[in-house]
Amino acid sequence: MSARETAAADAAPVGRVQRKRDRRIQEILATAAELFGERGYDAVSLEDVAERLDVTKGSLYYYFPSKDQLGTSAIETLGNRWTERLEGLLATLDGPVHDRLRRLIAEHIGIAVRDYPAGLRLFLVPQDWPEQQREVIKALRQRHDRLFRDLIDEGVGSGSFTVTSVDSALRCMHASMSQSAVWFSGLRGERLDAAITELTDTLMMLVGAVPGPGPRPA
Amino acid sequence: MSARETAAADAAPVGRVQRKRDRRIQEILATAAELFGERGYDAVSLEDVAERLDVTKGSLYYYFPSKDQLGTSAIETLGNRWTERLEGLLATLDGPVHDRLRRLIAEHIGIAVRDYPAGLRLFLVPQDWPEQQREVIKALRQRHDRLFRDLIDEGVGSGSFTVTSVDSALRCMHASMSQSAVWFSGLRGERLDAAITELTDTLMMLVGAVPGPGPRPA
Amino acid sequence: MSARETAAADAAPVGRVQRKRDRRIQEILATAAELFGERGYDAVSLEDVAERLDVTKGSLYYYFPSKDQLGTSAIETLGNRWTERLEGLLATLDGPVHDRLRRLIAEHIGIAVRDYPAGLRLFLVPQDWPEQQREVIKALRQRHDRLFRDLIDEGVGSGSFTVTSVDSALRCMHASMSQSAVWFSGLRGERLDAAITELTDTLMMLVGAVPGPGPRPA
Amino acid sequence: MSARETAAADAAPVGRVQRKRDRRIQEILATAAELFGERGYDAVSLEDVAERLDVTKGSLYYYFPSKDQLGTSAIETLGNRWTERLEGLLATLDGPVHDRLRRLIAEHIGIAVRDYPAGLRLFLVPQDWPEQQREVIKALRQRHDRLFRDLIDEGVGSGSFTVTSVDSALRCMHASMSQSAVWFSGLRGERLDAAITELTDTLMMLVGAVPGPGPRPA
DNA sequence: TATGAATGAGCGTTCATTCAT
DNA sequence: TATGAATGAACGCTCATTCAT
Repeated sequence: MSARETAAADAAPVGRVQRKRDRRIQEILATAAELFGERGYDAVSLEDVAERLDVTKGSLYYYFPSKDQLGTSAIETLGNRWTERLEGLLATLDGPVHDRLRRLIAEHIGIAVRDYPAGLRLFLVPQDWPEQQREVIKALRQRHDRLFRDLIDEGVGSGSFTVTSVDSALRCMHASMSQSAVWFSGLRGERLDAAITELTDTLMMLVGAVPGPGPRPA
Repeated sequence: MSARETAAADAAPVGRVQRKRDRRIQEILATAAELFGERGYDAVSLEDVAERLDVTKGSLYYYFPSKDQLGTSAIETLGNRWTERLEGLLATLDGPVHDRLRRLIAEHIGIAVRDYPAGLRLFLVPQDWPEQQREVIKALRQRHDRLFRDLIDEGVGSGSFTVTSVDSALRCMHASMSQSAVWFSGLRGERLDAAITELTDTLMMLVGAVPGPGPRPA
Repeated sequence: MSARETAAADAAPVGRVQRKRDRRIQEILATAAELFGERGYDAVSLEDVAERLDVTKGSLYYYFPSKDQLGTSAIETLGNRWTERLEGLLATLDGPVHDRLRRLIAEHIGIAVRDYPAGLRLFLVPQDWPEQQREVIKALRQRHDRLFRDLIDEGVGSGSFTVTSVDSALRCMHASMSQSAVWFSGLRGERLDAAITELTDTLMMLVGAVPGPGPRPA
Repeated sequence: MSARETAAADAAPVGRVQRKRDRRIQEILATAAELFGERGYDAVSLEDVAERLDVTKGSLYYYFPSKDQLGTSAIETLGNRWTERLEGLLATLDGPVHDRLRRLIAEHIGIAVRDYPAGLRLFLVPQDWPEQQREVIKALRQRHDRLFRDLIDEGVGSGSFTVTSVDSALRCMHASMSQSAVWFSGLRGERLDAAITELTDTLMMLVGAVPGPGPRPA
């Protein structure tokens, strides 16, 4: 290895090998999250995960020390990607807080239904998960929660929103959004878009944005 | 079995025997529902159920042909009792539809948190259940759903409620109520009452009952 | 169950069922001890034990909660029986301490070679065993050790024996006796008897009982 | 491979390469012997060996065709070194056979405890090893055995020693010496020296060297 | 009716071994 | 030479299910 390569390695120690390994890990994680989402943690065996990846069970242990760890990592990865997308969206938005919240909700549901139909139940029933995972999930949820909470706080502060309690509203919002993929799992195209809009409008009511007879903000 | 015994069986005794059997079944069902609710279907073994009943595993098979059947029956029983309580309540109510819906929601949450803290997850993740059970659960939900739907329809019809869509509002309501036992599992007494009231008020917003500055109906 | 039977049960709570279970447990224990002795704890799988018993692996778990527990129990049972036999022998002996020690050693070797060819290595390499078992084995050894130690102490006190140190002598004695089954595993009948006598005589030298030119005590 | 390379290989380079390979093999052997000694053959994985050598598992297969072979070679190397040290010692000794045997025993124990605390169990339980290995170990033991046997034969011939049987005495001696590292594993410094002396004296009794009241030879 | 016993399939995990690079 | 990856058989263990009594 030349001095230059060494320097490069020190700066970014991910060599070709490491990158390949990382890619493989992401593959496994994606597959695992998919399956856990479909059937729940307990109901998925490592055999199942391995089979969908077309490798043998034992191979998974080359990348993860246990099923629990695989589960934790899967949910963590998925949760982070999800939150990052929402954060990215928010960064591009301005305008009335009402509009921004609508976009955030709609985007969240869209991701849930379109991109991570699996992911929902990962968040939904934390009792299913071993202790250690619960912590990870909790942290994930908090980060995720903050995006919505900040907007609602802002809206309430500016008088745009009316709520019984911010916590209550947030909880109901999340409970509903978490179920959305189940509700809409059969829909595609315009039907799905309409369903998402409808659900979004309904959820906006939780912050007092009653759909008036006049034109609603798009 | 002699003719006499048969006759006896046909007359009273069978009734007695049958009643005893039914009672036993109900005991088992209650215990099973309890355990499934506490830990989830997969995490409960028949050994667990048998132990809490102080019988042996094998005995359960005298009453139920499989774990799945036991699970289905447990959820069915629990769901029916639950719905019956709500139906009973509704029968005693009159007054504005707004008030009646509030009472129904509050009662539902109360049952969920206080009486069947278990029951929630039985409803929540139907994918966990084998095909056959899913049907039972679906029917159960529909009957349950109707109570709420009828009230909302009435309110919308009379102009008391405003909704984006009845279906949407119902779904969000149920999603939230289903989670309530998880949210409030740590609360007792007045704290719990307050939490239930708050959640109820929040859910009423889904039908356009924005909490005004004036006194809200109790 | 009649009152009488109940009373009997209270006094000696081992019913027919319990006795049968105990007998089965003893069978399993004997087989397990045999196998562990033959190949060592690690090298024996539960499948092996089950196969020799002509049952399936899972059945063993009806009687023992883990392989470790099975191992511990096996060694404990075997060790106790062994020690009891030696204690029984000692109780019938009198005469010079020299003669009693000879008999004890010879009997110990005889049991090792003839009755528990397996048992030796159970005592020999305690590192093979999980922590918990080590304690059990240690206690077992101490009880066993005492039989020999008391005799040697007596002999040293009365001037019959000469030792560098009682501990040293005991250790060497046990190390040698533990190996005897390996050494003599191929021998039968008179050849075996002769071998045992020879080894016994050699071990007696550890307490200063040098074989003289004259007749040795039988 | 070109003729030139072949030639080169035949001449010096191969020597260098071969020597390097041999050195590597010795490293591996030493590490393996260490680990096998610490935890026992079964409890050590090739992963463990590789890790301590800071190479990958697969690399070991470049030097050894199987774990069994590695085990056999490890024990062989260790046994040879051990015997050579004893042979070396014997070559420097003269004087009474009694003194020479004492030195040999003490040295053997010293090596066992101080230098190869590992080695003991390698010799102790030959049943653990596959057939092929047993042969190697047997040969090793015989060479090793001879050192002691020759001395005892000499002593018996000259009347210095009295034994029931040379074989018996040898066996007991080895059984005890094999266990010494277990017995003394916690000791250091003077305490250890004293323990070795004591054990040596005790073992000398197996050849009739009863510790007298007078000064014993150091 | 109920029990104690047994079964057999499956699970998470380990590990010696193989192999393309 | 050495590595990273993968394999497959085995292991300890769990559990729904069966069955003789």
